[in-house]
Amino acid sequence: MRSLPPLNGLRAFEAAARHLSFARAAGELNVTPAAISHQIKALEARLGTPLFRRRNREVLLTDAGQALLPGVRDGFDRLAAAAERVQSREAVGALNVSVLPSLAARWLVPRLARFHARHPDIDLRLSATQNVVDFSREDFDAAIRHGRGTWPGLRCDLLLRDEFFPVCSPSLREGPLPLRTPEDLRHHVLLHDSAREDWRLWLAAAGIGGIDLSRGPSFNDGSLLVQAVVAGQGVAVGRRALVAGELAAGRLVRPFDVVLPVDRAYYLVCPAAAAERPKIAAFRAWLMAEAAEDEG
Amino acid sequence: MRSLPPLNGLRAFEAAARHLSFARAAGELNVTPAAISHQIKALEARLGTPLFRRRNREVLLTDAGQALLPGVRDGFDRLAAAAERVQSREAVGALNVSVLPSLAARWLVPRLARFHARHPDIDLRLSATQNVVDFSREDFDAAIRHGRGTWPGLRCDLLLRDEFFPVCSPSLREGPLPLRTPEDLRHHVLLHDSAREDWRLWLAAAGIGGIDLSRGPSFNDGSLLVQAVVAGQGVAVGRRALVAGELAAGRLVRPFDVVLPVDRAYYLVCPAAAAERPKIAAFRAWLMAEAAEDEG
DNA sequence: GTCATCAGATTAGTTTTTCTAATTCGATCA
DNA sequence: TGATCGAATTAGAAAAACTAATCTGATGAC
Repeated sequence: MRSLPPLNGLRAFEAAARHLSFARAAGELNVTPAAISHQIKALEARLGTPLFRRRNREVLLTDAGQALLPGVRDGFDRLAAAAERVQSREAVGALNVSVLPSLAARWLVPRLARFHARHPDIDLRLSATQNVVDFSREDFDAAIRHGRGTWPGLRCDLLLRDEFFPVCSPSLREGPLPLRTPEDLRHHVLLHDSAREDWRLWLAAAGIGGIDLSRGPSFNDGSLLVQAVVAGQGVAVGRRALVAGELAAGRLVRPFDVVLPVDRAYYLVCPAAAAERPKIAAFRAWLMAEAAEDEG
Repeated sequence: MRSLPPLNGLRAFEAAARHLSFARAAGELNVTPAAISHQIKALEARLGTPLFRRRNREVLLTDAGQALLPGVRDGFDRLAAAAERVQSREAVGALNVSVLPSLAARWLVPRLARFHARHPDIDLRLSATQNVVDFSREDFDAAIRHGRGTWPGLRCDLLLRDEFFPVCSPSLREGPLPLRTPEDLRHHVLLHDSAREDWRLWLAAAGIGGIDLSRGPSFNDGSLLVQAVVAGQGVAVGRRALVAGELAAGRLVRPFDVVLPVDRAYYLVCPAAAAERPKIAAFRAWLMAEAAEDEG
């Protein structure tokens, strides 16, 4: 266990030694010359030897001051460099991001190659989990969350607006029991999310009644649900972000136009204090661009 | 102008990182764990990134903390080493001492070879001047002063008690006008110090009157006075310390036994805070030993 | 020589920072 | 299940740092 001298005294000493003037040192540190005088006096008392010769219109370093200065400078340089390194940690190395598994599988992972092409030095590490990360307890740099963008202490950037609409495979729509109107849903298997609320909400928005909502399997993961729909196992209410890719590829179609808007959305979040770290800023910029392209 | 992170926060961080425990870090720094928690939180806010992962019964360093630690350690090591170097500056190098010219010439300089033999690494630099040095304004480590040993803020060690008695050359005493009793002084030249008080005081102590004190030259430097006496130019009231060497060598003799005691003495003084610096302590120890030998 | 000026010291009082005490929280362990 | 442990949090207390005002002593202009 090392015994350190008074650190703020050393800072005052270093500035005064550099300027050979208490007044200029005070200017640099945004305090009054009296404060510098106090600090240096205390440091001298602690070290047991004068560090400055006080002449009338100038101060000079004593031998002891001369001896102290290089080491102090050196020490401060290293502290500043270490802090600097951490503060704007170079835009390289690991970037830990927590993502909802459904969005990861359906939206983010397919785009990762593009991110890597753009930022080959950033080693993006995705953790796909339903848990809401606590940045103060877990070592994550950022997360993609679904919600209203009202998380205190976090910087939240809207990525993808959300909306729901029914989707099914083309073969289902054009098959022996075609889907032309919502009433046709009676003849089809309804696939649900784990809350089994999606169909009820959409049917209410569409103004349709008399459909039995108790039928059909449910999936605890949005990605699995989409997979089931693509496989032609039924009709589901899809989240735009999760089905956009399959719609574009023609593996899914929208049998009806009615859309259920929701006030929740996907947000990129990170601790407010860390928002401008280069790696995080780079990831955010890329993500926002991808999302804009996706929605536009 | 470098921008330093909060230094006390870094100190708390370093201790906590070393112990991987806020509580133990608090113990080391003699504060409560809450103080450590505060400091580190502030540092994290400043650096814009968490440094610790708070688990339930332990804290772990984040990547950022891992990255910060070595540099901080390194910086502190250098600061501590620099302070350490100055604090107990090695017993080598320059030692600046201010001495009264008379004592320097008659007492100290003849002994310097012995000091150098004992402490070859200490480069003793004597400044012989009548000025009373102000340690806060001049770069002196120590001084030998004549007085009562009551200088505030200074460590004072009694070196040589002082007393006055007449001295003359052997040839003068044994010459055509011998010096047997104080009355014989009438036939001799009296040599004075610059205050011209020495003879008056001694004659009063000896209970002698009727001697003309206006006669004879005066010297502003005790050493010159002794030189004049050795040269047989008259009789002087000598300071014990300044004539002891000449007496021992037989170049001076004491015609009378009466001694005028004085309450002043020679003291070694230095700033109280610097009293135990190795170089100064070494010089003091040697000086005290020489003085004891001289008096004993 | 006298006076204004300058840089720092000093003192006392204020502000800011830092710390503590008390309580809470969440997880582990008996 | 309850006890315990380590850290977080809060409000308030203690300590450190700072400021404002004044003083000092040398310098340089006039």
